[in-house]
Amino acid sequence: MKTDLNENEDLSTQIAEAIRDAIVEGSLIVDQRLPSEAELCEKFDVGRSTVREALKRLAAQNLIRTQRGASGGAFVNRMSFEEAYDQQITTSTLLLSMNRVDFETACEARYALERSCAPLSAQRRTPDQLATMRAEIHRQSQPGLTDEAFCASDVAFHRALVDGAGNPVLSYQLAGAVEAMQPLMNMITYTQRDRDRIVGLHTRLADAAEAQDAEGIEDVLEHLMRYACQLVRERTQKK
Amino acid sequence: MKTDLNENEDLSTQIAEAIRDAIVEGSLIVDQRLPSEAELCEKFDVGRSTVREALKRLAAQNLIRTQRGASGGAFVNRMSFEEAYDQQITTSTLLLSMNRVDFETACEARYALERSCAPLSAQRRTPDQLATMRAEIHRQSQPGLTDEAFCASDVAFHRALVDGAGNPVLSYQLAGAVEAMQPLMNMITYTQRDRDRIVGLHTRLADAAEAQDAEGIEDVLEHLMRYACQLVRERTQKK
DNA sequence: GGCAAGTAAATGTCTGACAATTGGAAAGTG
DNA sequence: CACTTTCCAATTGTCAGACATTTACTTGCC
Repeated sequence: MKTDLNENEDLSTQIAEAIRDAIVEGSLIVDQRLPSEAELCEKFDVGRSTVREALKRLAAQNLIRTQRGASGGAFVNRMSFEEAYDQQITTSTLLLSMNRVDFETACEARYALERSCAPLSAQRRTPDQLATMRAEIHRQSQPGLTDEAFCASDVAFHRALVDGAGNPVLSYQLAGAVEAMQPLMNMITYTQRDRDRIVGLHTRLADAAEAQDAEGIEDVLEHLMRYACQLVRERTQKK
Repeated sequence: MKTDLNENEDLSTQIAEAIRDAIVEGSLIVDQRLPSEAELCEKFDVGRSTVREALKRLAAQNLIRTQRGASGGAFVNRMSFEEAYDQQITTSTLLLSMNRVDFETACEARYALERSCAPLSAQRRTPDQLATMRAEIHRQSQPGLTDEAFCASDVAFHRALVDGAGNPVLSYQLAGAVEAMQPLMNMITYTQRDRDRIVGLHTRLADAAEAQDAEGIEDVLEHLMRYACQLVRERTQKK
């Protein structure tokens, strides 16, 4: 680990980078204990608060975790899919909302990405995942559902489709993308007619998945994307 | 912004979460100045070091940036594609390397994702992007190239293909996925024969993109994935 | 052997101090 | 008035020391 700091960046930034590099590069391995704060102070020749700020930076990125007490300290954290997933959602959500990404661009990206799981999902989807899809369709058809609940069910439905690919890496990437677009989708107000149409498309999706028809899945996904874009275009023109 | 802290988590964690929620939820908008550290101390009724650790956590996630001096302070940061991209690469890379994700799973996910840009790239790729692809192919054919340089060129090539879709959101997601798998790909030692084969497939990819042949792109991508998996299978069996 | 108290190590938090940076106000100058 | 220089105040960056809290381990007693 590099211990010489000279640039004009913050000390805590430089220290955090040095430790992060050591983790990424592999010289600090999972569950290994970092030197104690006092030792790091000596090693980098800085005060304790500076070291602590560096460690908090790393903790915020899920790179380390800390334990108090004797034989406590900072440990290299095994990045879990759950943690990575949460991080990606926060990042992607802010990226979209802060950069005025227009709905069509986001929608296009989302469905392009989701489409990538079609062949695998058609091949591998389990009865369990099919059941989840059917259950969400049923929920979406219930009258009196709030728009928010409808969108949440929509996400759950698509997530089941994505998980059908049976590839955790793909699920992680896609679920992040789908979830991040949720705030954008939430802006839409769905009429009963819109919902009926969407439920119909979802049913066709589930049917295609059940029949292991990859092309059918891709086909319906494209319809869904076009319909969502059309809805937004209509609504924004009215205003 | 919530200012009451009672749970048994770290104070700095709770404060960071409160501020993060305010940003995500939109009650703190881009470029808005947060209260000064002293004001935050009063608001949350904690010491300055605690507030600073919370702010460092947020800075590590690119949620805020800080400026020194009069009229300085912490400001809500506009998440840039560049920052989000770097973050995703670090996260995904560690996720893969720390969880013993086997090569085939990662490879399958990567090519499934990349495939999603095929129709758009076929339609929209610019002459510029085609030129980049050809240039990288040329570089890959040069003798005496290190494995590392070969892989780097491989990434640049695929990135040009992805950017061809002309959708920044898609580029962000896909480029992150492609780059994160790079360390796994780097473990392979490529023989001259391997390289010739890959260069051949890349040439077919560029040809298909030039001819705006989406199915051709998807077809070659699948070949590439199978070839990479086969290579890894061979190499690991030998050992 | 088992339980209780004590101890040491480590992180979490607070306080006060000073350094460094920066924008703007005040003062001086032509 | 316009311009420059000087000074000041606000703010973050860093340090040192103290105490609180948590936790594993040791020690001593029964």
